[in-house]
Amino acid sequence: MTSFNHSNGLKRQKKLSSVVSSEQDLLMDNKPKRKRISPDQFCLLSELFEQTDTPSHELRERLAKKLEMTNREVQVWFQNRRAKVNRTRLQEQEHVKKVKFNYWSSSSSSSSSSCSSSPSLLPHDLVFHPDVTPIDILATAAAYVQQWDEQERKKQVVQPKRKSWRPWL
Amino acid sequence: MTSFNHSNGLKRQKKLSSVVSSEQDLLMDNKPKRKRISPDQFCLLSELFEQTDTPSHELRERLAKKLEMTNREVQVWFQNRRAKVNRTRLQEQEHVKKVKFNYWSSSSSSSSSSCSSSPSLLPHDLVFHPDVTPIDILATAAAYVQQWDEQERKKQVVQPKRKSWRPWL
DNA sequence: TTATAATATAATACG
DNA sequence: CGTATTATATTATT
Repeated sequence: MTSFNHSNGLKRQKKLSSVVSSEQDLLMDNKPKRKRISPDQFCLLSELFEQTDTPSHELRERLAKKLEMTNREVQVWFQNRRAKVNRTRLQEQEHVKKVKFNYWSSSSSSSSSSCSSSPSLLPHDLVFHPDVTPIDILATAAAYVQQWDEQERKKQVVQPKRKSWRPWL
Repeated sequence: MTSFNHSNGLKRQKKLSSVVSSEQDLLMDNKPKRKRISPDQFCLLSELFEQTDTPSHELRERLAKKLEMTNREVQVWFQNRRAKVNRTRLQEQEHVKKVKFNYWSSSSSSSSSSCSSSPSLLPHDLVFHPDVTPIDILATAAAYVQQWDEQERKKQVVQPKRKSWRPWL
């Protein structure tokens, strides 16, 4: 049971000091506390996130200026948001897999050595499991569609200088 | 305090290869996820980093073998470490500058055009600011010393064939 | 407790 | 190689 502190000297301790603030602010790492974004900021960030989950530096700058945030803060927000999306997506995938395993099974492994005699893209060797329900099928299909959609969107949105999708000014 | 169980769920998908393993392998993207170095590896890497932040290819090879890591992994580790050091140094420099500007001011701009008539190395034209405190002076001095120390260390350790600082074999 | 802002680090891409 | 950025992991605050 090897326990190991990977974070080297993180110094964000709680320091409820008094209101006195002089040059001490410059010297001691006085808590920046934790900042919570406002609903307005959240809205704009979310809207942008729907367009692209990895905004360019310039776009981040503009957004930061609009929201009165640091560029870094915007960046962190997007990072955390992406992480969240990935997390939930993985969860859904696992769920899908579980459903799939529960209700479908392959009747025969396709022989990979033979040069595909039938180039069918659909898995014909799947057999229907008696316990599957319509809602399960729909859930599986929906998950796949979402997955595909995200991949496609990520591919095509590579910051291709698209004309401003939103009239910032 | 902040401990970390290193044997966490690394998504090591063990190949409990049952009889059925066909399409699911194609669908679940088994990414190697991310590898975290062990404390032992961290220790050795850090020790070496103190000697030289840019180990030669050969040295990297040996270290990699010792640590059971890829040469590439060791290389990346050193790159990231160097980046971190540089980042920290820049931050400290900025901080030092800030403090300096806040508490010291030059009484007269030294005429850079004149060939130094007095070769004094100390800035005599600095005036003491009334708000400066001993701790501020110490902080500034410490930052400068550290800065200088790092630069010196980096200069003198240029892979000068020093006798093996560690008996690798 | 959960949600999330912030930090740390392994890895990747570009010049 | 250095720099910037991303994904992942973890910490800490609310």
